[in-house]
Amino acid sequence: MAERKRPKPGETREKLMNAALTLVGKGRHFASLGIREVTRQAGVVPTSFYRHFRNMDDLGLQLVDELGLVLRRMMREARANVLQADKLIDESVGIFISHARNNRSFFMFMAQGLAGESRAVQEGIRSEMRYFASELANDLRRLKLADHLSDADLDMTCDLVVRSVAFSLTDILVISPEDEYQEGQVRKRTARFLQLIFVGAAHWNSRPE
Amino acid sequence: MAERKRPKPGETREKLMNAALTLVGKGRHFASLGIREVTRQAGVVPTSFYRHFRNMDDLGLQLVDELGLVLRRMMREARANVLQADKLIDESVGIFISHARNNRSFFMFMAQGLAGESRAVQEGIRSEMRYFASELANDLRRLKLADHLSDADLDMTCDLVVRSVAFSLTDILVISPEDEYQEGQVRKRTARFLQLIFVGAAHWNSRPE
DNA sequence: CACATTAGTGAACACTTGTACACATCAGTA
DNA sequence: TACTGATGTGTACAAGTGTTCACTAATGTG
Repeated sequence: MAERKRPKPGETREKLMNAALTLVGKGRHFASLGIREVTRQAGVVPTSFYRHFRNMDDLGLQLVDELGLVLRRMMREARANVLQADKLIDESVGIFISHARNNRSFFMFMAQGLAGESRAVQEGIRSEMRYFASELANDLRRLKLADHLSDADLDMTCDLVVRSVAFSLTDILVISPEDEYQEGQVRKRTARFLQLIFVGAAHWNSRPE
Repeated sequence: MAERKRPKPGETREKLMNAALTLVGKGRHFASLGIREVTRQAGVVPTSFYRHFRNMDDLGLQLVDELGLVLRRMMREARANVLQADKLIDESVGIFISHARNNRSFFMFMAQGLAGESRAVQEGIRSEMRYFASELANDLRRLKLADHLSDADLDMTCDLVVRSVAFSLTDILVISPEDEYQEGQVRKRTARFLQLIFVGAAHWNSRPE
């Protein structure tokens, strides 16, 4: 009687992960979420939590995995849409920001996790960033856009690029999602950061200290 | 009888702030700390908390203020010790990293707060960073090290520098404090990031697209 | 000295929390 | 068809939570 008709498998699991994301999206910090709170938000009884996760850290880890998918999707879109090399930066930043807007909670979770409580989540996110940076380096190599740089220097450059963009998250996520003016400002500033870095990269070997 | 001899004023306040920092230093996230937990760590009865702080956010805000002092002290030391322009980056990064080592909990709090739960703390830390960046810009102007850059471009450059260094916090704070090798790696990488940025700044106007 | 203020204490409150247990339902398989 | 494992539910409990209250001792000021 109190039993509703059986949901498809994994549905509750997803509900729980979405619930955690929703709470994060509302401004809560992941580290301060409790099991009961999440299950409440998911509309599920507390005990169900343990059917899918050991504890909150475990849930966090699985969120990192999903975050990886989101990032890969973004990368794919960027590769498909960034055609002319001269618009590379602006387009990429645009795609990043629109993804951050459309997956606000996910990116909030990412920003939080970088200095979060769970070492494992922290490492997971850092690892995603490393992967992202190495893919970026590959793309630039393929496009012959950085032929004068050694592999190590190109890696470093891409690392710095990814970090700068990631830091912009803290800019985007504090402004309200509707504030298009501020969003434009962040977009412009981020793009200029990247331009500055690439100018540096372009002259790197000619003045390597 | 249960009353110990009266401590000097503000002592408990300090004990509470230190207790929070200690817990953060042990790996806890500030957002997950509770009033009782902090008072317990401070060796003080829970009610005492309210004599000094409204709630945990309030304590966080006051920690930001202290963080500001730490940063200013660091800045002063950097200004006093960085003599030759050619060693500017390496020396500054060194000073930063040694401060991060000696005030680990403080800098952990800073890294956490950037994407923390309290909007006010977040804004406080961002404001400290802006101040830091503007002071850096002033120093560079004074040293005539960036004469070819417009004020806005110099500000942007310093902003990027400060962000990059701040991001390095997440590198330093995950490695154990005794691991000197890894610390050296972070130091080297951070320094190269800054070099790359300054090379970019040096060639900025000559290729501003 | 008298007195208001400040900064500490302990007891009590109504909730919330994580977790354990026993039980119910469904899906797939032998 | 009967069994089994996975996934859901409800109840229960001990421990921990934020906050209020009334009380006490030391401090600074008139």
